[in-house]
Amino acid sequence: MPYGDAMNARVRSEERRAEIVRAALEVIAERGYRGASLAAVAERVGLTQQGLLHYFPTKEALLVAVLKERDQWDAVPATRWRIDLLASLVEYNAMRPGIIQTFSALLGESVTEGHPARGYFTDRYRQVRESMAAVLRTEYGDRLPNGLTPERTAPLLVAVMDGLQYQWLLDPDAVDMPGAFRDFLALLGEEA
Amino acid sequence: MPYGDAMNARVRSEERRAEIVRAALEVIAERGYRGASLAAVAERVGLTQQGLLHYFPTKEALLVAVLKERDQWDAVPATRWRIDLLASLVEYNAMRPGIIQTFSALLGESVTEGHPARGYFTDRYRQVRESMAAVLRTEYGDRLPNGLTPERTAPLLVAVMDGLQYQWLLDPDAVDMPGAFRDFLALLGEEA
DNA sequence: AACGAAACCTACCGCGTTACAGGTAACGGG
DNA sequence: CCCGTTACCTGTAACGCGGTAGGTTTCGTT
Repeated sequence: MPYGDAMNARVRSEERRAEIVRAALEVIAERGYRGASLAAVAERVGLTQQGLLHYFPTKEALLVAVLKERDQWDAVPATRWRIDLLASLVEYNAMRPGIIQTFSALLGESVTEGHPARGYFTDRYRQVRESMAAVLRTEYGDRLPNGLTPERTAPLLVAVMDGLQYQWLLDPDAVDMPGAFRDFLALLGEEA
Repeated sequence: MPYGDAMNARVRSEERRAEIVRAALEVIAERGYRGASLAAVAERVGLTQQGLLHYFPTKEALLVAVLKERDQWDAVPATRWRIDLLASLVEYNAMRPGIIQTFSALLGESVTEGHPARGYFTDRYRQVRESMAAVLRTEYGDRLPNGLTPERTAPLLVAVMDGLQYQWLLDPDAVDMPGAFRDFLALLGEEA
């Protein structure tokens, strides 16, 4: 079983799948998961709905692929984050409304009964809180204002990021997301 | 035009409408607005879908009624809020997951294109930010930590409330929503 | 050149959705 | 007692949805 050109087909298939996932991200941003139709995603990559089902046998399978992509996306810098990089991330996000909108819509839907992304988000947030607590500890040690521990502060940090995103998506001109986030970080920088 | 019993019919009708709105709140909490079918709402109040349309001519009209109810709901204490009442509100919310879930799901959906609740939330958040800024000013004056102004702090306050709600809805056991919110308030209480 | 698999497409099914049309029974006011 | 309004219901139109079945073309391998 030679590899040489057998890979070509595989690579092309993988590229097509990635293309589809990208389109799905867009459509979900515009309509949410429930509102996103396979046909709309398919059209965006020049396929019929049934053609799309050749790559992802069900709508849920496509969603799983979307979520997996997301994991991969920020798994890279997850190794060692620092507070200032976090601020940069928010700034970066402010230039990519699409991605934010996708996952804000998804997060909102996920609190709904029987939503296929619910488990994903539950796990993810638990993980993110832990990760943020670690970041806070390496940055500030246990010397956070008001006797707060990193573990108790982490949910706040995450909440601020998410909450600001919603306000910003609804009214970008009224909310300076990166600025507000820096304000919050400054609040944590204060010595008790 | 005598009022006496003419009111009876009107009252009964109004009660029915309120009943329907209540059912709609539930169904939206469970499935979101897009996922909520008129038939499901109707069934919950013992009507057919067409019977429901007698009270609300379109699905969107029903949503508008739901949002109006919400406005009325917290318009009462909006006259004069204080920080400690805010903490109590969060505590109260923690005992009513249903309502929170309804509006968290709705907020998530609303960032989506052409969602009928988008305008509502945009206006509302602008208003809430103003209101919160006023609360912060009466509580702390302009003496917030780190030279923050009430206007710059308000978005953070709102973001924390919303963000905590999502984390809490996804994993109630892992997140102490009222406690975390108090932590945040304590952060603001620190003198610069 | 032949073959087998991958990459699509057409056709179709069954269901759920909002909304419209029109009918009917109850009920309250004159 | 009549009559108009209110409060529903049945029937149905029109459409979009996810998913299945099965065929056909394309293409790399042998």
